Amino acid sequence: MTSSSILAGLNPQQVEAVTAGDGPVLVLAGPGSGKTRVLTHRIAYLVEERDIRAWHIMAVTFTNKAAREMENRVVRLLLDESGKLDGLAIGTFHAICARILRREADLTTLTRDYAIFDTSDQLAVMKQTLGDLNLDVKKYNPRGMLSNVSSAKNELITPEDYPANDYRAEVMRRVYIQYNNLLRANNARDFDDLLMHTAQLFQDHPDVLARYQQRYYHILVDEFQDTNMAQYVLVKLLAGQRRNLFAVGDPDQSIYAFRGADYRNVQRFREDYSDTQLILLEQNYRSHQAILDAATGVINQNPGRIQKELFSQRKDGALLMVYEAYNEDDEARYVVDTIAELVARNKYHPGEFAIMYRTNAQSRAIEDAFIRAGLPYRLIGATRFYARREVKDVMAYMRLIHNPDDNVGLQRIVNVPPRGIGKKTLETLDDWAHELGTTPIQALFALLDGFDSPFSARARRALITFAEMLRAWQATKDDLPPAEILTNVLKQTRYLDYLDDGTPEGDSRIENVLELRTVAASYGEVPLATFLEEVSLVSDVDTHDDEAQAPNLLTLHAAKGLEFPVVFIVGLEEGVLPHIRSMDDPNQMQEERRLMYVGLTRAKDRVYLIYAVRRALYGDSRANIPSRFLYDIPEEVREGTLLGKRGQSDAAQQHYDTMTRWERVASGARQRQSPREYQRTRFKAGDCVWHQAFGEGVVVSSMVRGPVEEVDVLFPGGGGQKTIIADFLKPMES
DNA sequence: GGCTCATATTTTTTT
DNA sequence: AATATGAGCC
Repeated sequence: MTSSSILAGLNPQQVEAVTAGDGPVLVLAGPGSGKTRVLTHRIAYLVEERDIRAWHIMAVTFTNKAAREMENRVVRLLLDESGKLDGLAIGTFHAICARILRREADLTTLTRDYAIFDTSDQLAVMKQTLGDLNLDVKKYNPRGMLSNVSSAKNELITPEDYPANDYRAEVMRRVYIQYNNLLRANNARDFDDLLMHTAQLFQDHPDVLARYQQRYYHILVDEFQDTNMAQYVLVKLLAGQRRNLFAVGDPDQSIYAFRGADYRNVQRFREDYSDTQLILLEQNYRSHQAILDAATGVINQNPGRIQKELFSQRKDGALLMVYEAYNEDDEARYVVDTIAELVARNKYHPGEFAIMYRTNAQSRAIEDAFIRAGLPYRLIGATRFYARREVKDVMAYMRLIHNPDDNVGLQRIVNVPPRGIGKKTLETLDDWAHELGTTPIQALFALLDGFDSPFSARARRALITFAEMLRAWQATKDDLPPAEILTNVLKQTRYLDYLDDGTPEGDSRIENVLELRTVAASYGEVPLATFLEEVSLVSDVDTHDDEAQAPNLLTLHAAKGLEFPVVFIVGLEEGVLPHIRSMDDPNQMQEERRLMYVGLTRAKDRVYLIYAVRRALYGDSRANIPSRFLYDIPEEVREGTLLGKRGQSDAAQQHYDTMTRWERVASGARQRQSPREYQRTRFKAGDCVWHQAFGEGVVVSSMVRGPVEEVDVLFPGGGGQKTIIADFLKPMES
């Protein structure tokens, strides 16, 4: 292998970046310029040409998925010599920090078995904090307090340093302190702690830092514009005297300020490392010129930025289509019909479409339209799998087995399924644990050991039953793989029976728990700690495979780093995009604009921009005006129905009619020639159906055969199993 | 202690 | 619209 094969297919600027010498390097680049590619090739180059062992390289990505993909690509670049990648540290900041904290647990205040608390756990802790401090939850919104604590941690501000200038700030400080105390009592960290504690560990223990500095010769960071202060400090500490820092980013794509990200880190980098090699990549290899002109029109309205000239060789593309929908249902129908038509005409595969929106709530109308059309779709994000109640419950059991200090987890499941341990009993348990000077969980075990306790006989029996189960599971935690522990929990708590309430929601909850068990089984025989840690740090985007051949529904945030041939951006209305909560803050408005910019630049070939004249929000429907971003797109590159600025929509009904024609065209085309994988059966196994002659039946299986759907149905009343054409069956409520 | 019904509150985005 | 919380009753 020579450098020529690693550098093959790269343009001169990209080669310059990949082969840059030691020292700080900052690659600033527009969308679609191959930023991530440069990072990938750089890793391969370091290993292959500079003889750096992968062991000495750390690469930080924004998501776990990006990490996995990058690793695969590096392996491919190095051909069959993948053994060369042993020890490469690649992952998100959070994952890397979690690992470091576990390894160096002796030097921190928590054990290596610490739990990672997610947003809902944090909320529970914060509510308890406010309760402990006798603060009125009405006056001090827990979420707001949480976000203050989070920003402090992202800025590496300790409670001691927290400015207490006025009364509110003083209260805030006390909240911050107590919240941290509670986390520690639970042997837990929140997401922000992972970064902050690692930074503190390095600052307090120069010898430990030196060890990591000696190990990592090269630090590479992707999506650098979305790093926060804590992450920046970490990077600087790790780079140390060697200063082999390679950061790649685009300030115009900074969309995570709400999470503490600060694109000014780009500026900081250049100031802190005055000898930075600055490399710009301006050529776009993704979109055609009309899309880039549109994106430029939008982003140029942001003040104080370095203007980039986005250019592409592709001059052939279609104009951006603007569509005025009547309401969100019309919007959704337009999207689905357009997709159906493009697929039917063999222009694109279903998987090549993306529908992007500002808020997750907007996905519902789109989903409905897909379901009504009988077409599959792929939803990315939304109610995250690991945030679902049933999944959290089961995970709480697992956490409890692993970390006996996890009081938040205990509170969650001690009475789920109901086992007679109510509010009163829990209060008594808390008080009693306090008296014994221990945690509620240890107190439970004390009960097993026959300690005198203040419980009624009934409560005592319930608690003991629970404690016995817990202790038995804990005894197996080092011997059984996670999946088996999980199975035992399900069996002994009869958790699935508890979920099975006969409703479809109950069924889907059961499915989710079984899915969780499948996930656990896929980890094989790893320690429980590994399983819990990885599961805490994956996002939904990570768990989606790319094989599903269906249009993708996702938020604009989730779209970062992805690309699609055809992109729909829906809900382009004032108050939706830009979001109403950003309207009175210029900084937030700029971020909304960047969000729009990110959305537009995901598209390779075609962009559809849709706004609705009316939209249902919180139940009632209200009139909206088109987004200001639409008017920032130059007229030469867009077509369709955009009203004059501030114009009133009397044309809505007319477009509604236009849509109906569209619908006819599209659905006709769909029946004749839509590709096979894009057909979905109307009925699936388990559905209850009704037939005129045979009466009530249950679907055994169903498949599309030529122009019709053939359904195998079992009729308990009349004559066993029969094969029926779908048109002759009516769905029934089960 | 647990369940049901009424009321309040929510939604911006996510590691 | 959909969920979370709280009061009141069994």
